[in-house]
Amino acid sequence: MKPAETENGGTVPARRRLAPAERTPQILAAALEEFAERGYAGASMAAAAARAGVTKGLIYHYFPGKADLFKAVVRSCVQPVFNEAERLIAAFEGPKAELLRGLIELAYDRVATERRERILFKLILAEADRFPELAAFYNAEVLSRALALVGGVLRAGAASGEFRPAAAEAAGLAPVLMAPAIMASIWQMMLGEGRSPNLAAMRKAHVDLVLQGLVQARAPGQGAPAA
Amino acid sequence: MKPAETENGGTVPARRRLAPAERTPQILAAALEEFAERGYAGASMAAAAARAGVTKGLIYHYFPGKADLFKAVVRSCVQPVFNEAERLIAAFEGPKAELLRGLIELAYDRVATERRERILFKLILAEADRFPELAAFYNAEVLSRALALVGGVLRAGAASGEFRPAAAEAAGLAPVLMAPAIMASIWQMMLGEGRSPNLAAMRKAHVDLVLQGLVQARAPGQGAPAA
Amino acid sequence: MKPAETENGGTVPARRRLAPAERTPQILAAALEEFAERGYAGASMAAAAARAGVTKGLIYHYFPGKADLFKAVVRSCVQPVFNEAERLIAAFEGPKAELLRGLIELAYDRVATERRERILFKLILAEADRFPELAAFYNAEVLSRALALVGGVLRAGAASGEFRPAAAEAAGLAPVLMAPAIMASIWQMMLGEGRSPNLAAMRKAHVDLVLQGLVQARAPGQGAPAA
Amino acid sequence: MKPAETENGGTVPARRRLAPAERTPQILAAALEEFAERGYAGASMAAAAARAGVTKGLIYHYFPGKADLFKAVVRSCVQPVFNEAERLIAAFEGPKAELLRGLIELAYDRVATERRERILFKLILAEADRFPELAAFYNAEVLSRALALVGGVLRAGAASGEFRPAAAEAAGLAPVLMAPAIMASIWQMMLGEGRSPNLAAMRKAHVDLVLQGLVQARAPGQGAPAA
DNA sequence: AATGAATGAGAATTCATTCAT
DNA sequence: AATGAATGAATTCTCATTCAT
Repeated sequence: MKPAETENGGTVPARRRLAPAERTPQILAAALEEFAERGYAGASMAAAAARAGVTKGLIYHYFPGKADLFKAVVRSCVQPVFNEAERLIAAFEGPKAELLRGLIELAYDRVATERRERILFKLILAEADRFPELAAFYNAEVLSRALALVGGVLRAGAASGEFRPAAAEAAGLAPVLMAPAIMASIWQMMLGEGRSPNLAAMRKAHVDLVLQGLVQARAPGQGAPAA
Repeated sequence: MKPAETENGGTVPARRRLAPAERTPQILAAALEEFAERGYAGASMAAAAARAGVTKGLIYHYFPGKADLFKAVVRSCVQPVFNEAERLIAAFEGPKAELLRGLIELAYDRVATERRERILFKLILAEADRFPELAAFYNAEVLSRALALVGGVLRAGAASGEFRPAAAEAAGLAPVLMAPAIMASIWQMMLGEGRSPNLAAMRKAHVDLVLQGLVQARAPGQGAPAA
Repeated sequence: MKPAETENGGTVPARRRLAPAERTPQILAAALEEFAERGYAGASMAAAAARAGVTKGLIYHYFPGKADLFKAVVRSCVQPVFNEAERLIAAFEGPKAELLRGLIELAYDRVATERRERILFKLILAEADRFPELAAFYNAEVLSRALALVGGVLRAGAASGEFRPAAAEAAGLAPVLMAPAIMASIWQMMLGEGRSPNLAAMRKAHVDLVLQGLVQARAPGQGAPAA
Repeated sequence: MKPAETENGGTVPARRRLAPAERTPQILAAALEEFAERGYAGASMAAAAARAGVTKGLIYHYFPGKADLFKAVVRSCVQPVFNEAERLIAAFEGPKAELLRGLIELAYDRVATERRERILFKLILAEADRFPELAAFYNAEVLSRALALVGGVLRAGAASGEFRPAAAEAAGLAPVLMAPAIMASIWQMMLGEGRSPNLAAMRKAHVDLVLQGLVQARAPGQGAPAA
């Protein structure tokens, strides 16, 4: 029953001793799956342990309790994602409109592919009441950073004359620009890929609207470039 | 043994026997509060009963189980909300741009005031996996109707030459237009009024962006009206 | 498996619905046994439930938790015992020396017969740190009352000239008089009947010592009455 | 991986390798604290280890298990105490009444100062059921020796004519004489210093009672010596 | 219609103990 | 000698659900 031979003759991996540096991400990944599927209250420590291929006891060896595990999961998931995004943006050079379009398209692409992030966002939203620290964390580490980035692009574009001057003033513009991509993600989660508003169509319309609405009409006919 | 005559001769108010037509909404309202505060898995039937001032047993007298109660709560809550919005829109006459602006502003106003709807949305989102019917229901009763309305306005505006022709074609435009108002609502839930992106600023920037991006530039100087 | 027929053809009592007035003492009695045998920390709610022939859940229906159950057990056990003792003493008439002897002998007799009280005392002692309220309760409801009674007898005896005047003054005399009987009880618990100091011998020596030490030597040769 | 060289070149003190002769008392002392505070069942090996500044694993290196650790603790604590007491008594010379008074006062003094012994006694009492060997140990190593000592003094006093002849016969007298001091200790534990019967008063009354009750009335008026 | 006694299947968490390192 | 990763069983407590009253 322990390292026991299974029917296929294979050997069960047999709970090996592992360095914490290996075990920790293993547990975090398993816990993410569990939380994502069942929500915080619905998730069970036993199930998370089983997913990780360890026992409940070991989870408590690594994390003081369910709440801490949850926070650790969120942190471990959000941070690298965002760091990456920030790096990409910092490296960009070229016209601001192009950058803005690039950002929007990047957001939609992530939504289309990264199931993890969608789920995480849902979790944070759903549990924000019970974990105010989580909401604060999201605000500081995700939303504020994103708004700052977009806001910076807007101001830069306004300063260079590319965007209408209003772009720089409107404090509310950055969240308005980001919102459709996030909503696209949420609808995908709620309704599934088939039933939610079409991702590609939204992306195209979004880029189109934004560039039309922001870019200074220097000369007539300067349309928005196709996506 | 409990109700009836106490020693002092007074009558204990005691949970009155009530007609189902009175009891049901009482229970549903209490259950909404409970689900909203704790989520589906976190909610307890006993707590919902206590909020309603009845006992667990009675809830099972009215609803077969927790899942059914949840569905009933959601259904009972969504319907009236949308009917109202639809009526307002149908009655509108005037330029399409004005109508569109009115719709956007209406959405933001609802967000600012209607706690119920925010909660509902969060619940459906969080539990969509476990209650696919609920998501479908939301899609049919809320999202699709909203998209159809906005889409209609867009097509009408394009047909009348008020909006750029692209407005009519882009299937993705309607959701893009609605998204910021919904996200504003979500942020409010997650972060609280103080920390989330400013509602009024978003509304103004949103209207501004949309009108700038959509309205056909017939003559120079036709800017977006202030909110 | 529910009201199921056992092999002997008998019917398992099948958990009947009982009035709280019947169930409560049932549970308290079972819990007393469990706590007595295992101590507070060692006792298990499941075991207590099993002893009572009910499920864990029901215990939580009646008591909020382990600590509350424990307190309820102690309270339910100590109160009636002491009331009884107090009544007996109040009714006594005759020479104080006789009363004192009677009290001492009563104490030893209780020790010999009342397993409950021994256990209770041990429990309170062992858990006094964790349940200060329990210690306070013991102090108020048991020790103080007992000391007051004995002290009253001593003062009365001193006033009537039966006892040496010192008897009335010494605040410490009452506890000294009571202590041997209590210790006899404790030793019985710890060591079992066979190995602990002989109860009858202690009783005799105790009475002898006390009467010799207290009674005013009116005339030479007035020895202590035999036990 | 942990001890050795840190970046600053300093050496982390790190749990030194210690000779068993040094480690053992360290662990025993820590375990005593833990058992004293939490009782046997409530005590945790991990906590005991932490108190000793070592890890669980090491405790199992020194003791086979929790029960053995407990016994070792008790033994290590009781033995020296008692040896000391025995030595003191053996060295005494003078009138038996004086010796008896000295013993009684010694007992009360210990009670006032030695927290350890009180706790130990409580532990043995509380766990006697689960560790019959412990009770046997207490009986052999503590109670019997104490009774023998006191009994010896009583017989010697009776033989010399100092005490009433009954003192030598009564097998129950020795425990009766010891009991109040022990109870004083117990009450102190249960109720705290402030609320329990006054120690000094008990001591005085105890000595007074015993000497009055035991010492042969050679001539009328021979009162008890003051404490 | 309404109560609340009773159940049973988990839930999180703790902990003595083992053992690879 | 010493650590701490890992286990597994037990423990307290919760809760949806049933049903006698």
